[in-house]
Amino acid sequence: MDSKVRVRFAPSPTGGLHLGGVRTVLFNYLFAKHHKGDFILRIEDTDQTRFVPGAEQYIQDTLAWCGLVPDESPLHGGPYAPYRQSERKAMYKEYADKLIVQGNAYYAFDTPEDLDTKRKEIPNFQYSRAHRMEMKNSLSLSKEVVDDLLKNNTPHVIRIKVPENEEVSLEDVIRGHVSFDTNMVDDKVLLKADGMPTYHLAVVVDDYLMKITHAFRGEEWLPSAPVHVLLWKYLFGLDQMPAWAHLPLILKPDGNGKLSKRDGERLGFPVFGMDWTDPNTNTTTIGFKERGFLPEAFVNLLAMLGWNDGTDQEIFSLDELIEKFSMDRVHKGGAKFDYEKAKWYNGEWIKKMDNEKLANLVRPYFDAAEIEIHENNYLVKVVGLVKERCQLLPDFITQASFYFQIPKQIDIASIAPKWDEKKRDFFVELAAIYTNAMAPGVVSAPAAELELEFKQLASKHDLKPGELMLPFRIMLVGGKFGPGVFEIVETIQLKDTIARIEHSLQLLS
RNA sequence: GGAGCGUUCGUCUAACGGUUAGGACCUCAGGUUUUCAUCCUGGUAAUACGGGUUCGAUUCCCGUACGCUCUACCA
Repeated sequence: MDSKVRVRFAPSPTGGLHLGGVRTVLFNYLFAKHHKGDFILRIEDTDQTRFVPGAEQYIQDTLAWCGLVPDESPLHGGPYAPYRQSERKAMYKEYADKLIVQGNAYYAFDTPEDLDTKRKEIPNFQYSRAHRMEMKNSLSLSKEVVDDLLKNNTPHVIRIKVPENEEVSLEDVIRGHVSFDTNMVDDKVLLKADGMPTYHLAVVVDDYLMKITHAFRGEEWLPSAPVHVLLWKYLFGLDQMPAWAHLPLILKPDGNGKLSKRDGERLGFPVFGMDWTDPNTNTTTIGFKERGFLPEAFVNLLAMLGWNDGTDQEIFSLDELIEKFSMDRVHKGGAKFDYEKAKWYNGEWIKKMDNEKLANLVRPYFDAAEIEIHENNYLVKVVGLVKERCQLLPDFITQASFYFQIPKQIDIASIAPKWDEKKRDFFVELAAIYTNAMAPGVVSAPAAELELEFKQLASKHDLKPGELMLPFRIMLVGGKFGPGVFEIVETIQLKDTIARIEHSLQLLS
């Protein structure tokens, strides 16, 4: 009775995978893994005009980055292969024919132009019981004419014949009972003139063939759900139909409407999981990965867009999500995407992450900025020192580059106004003390010691430490930021400290 | 236009019909940090509207408003 849970994500390979898509994957994945079931990736590439090379690979890469690896997919294979609908083309015809024989579908010979003019002619035109008899199809034409048309290979489609005066309904896991009046549903095309199925036929046939037990998808599919329910009823029986859940949409942060790639560009945040380069235009759209998000954070923040576990907890690992996820705690309403909160999640995950792991992730950013890292241990240490002030991975460049090189920019303007000979003397002597301190085997000193020494020297010069700290900080890091001054000295060591003091002294003269 | 779905602080959200309507992000004010960030304390801020049902509605029902999605031989 209770067969193994099997869910699928079925994108069409037309471009980058956007936030909403990744979240749909995530909810599918969490549900499947929570129930110890299978997560299947199926590529819906039945529209040959929209096929984009590389998009399928991109989808797999994005899922891999997120850690949401399918159990079955075009890449991994599986017992229900092939997982690309274009490669399953022959299967769909059989079911379309079955519907024809049953009388639940019919041939339609209208050309796209016919339909166009009809739509212009009649306001609110629907290819349905209201107008189907005015069209060119096997319902309105005589059998002889139809046979003839078919024999001559006249281009045609197969449409579902939606019944009259019926109520079609489904129990949505998130929304409860949803029902439709069949008089308002139109006769959707099932099989296109090129022999490919449309989504409507393909989704039903494949979900059946692949033994899908739960079908989750975006809310935008709800209006076409009655067609799918009808198809299930005609082809396989309602008792075979998977449970449905229509996920709420992710909305743009400002105003209303579904979040789009354009919104990200307009507002300056990523929308795709990873960088996507459109092979036609050769333009790249930035992804969360490249913007410096951790996959853990990305998954976490996506999960919280429309779901919560009923407690105040907001930080969840993937394993925790798997353990706690349930589809009936998913919200009905759409969620506006908040980039500020997204960054907060990432900051939390950066703070949580092991320094060594973090260093490995940060390293490429330093390489790209051409900041040389001689020793990995040193990087690990520095990452631990500054990570609480970073929200995105590239923040480590601005927050930590001074640990590796003399700051390129030094905010002399913040020192100069209150600079005088007394202070100069102080720093000259400080540098001298550090120089003397250096000896074979002695390259640095503990922060506490350095601080004490600094304060003693200040009082000797009759200066308050307070008016010396900021100049010192700026000499070392270039600006008003960073960890404690003496911790920095301890880390970058005496030699570099001296060099930076002397460098700034020059700039100030 | 039609159909379907939705509506709690600015945002994400909690509240098996009974809470001073809770938390988080943002923001503001303090404190810690002789910088910045972290961290801590506190503040501002919400049940779209109107009717019911009920001793009692954020919660259930109806209507209105508003919003969204769909309305392709796209998914």
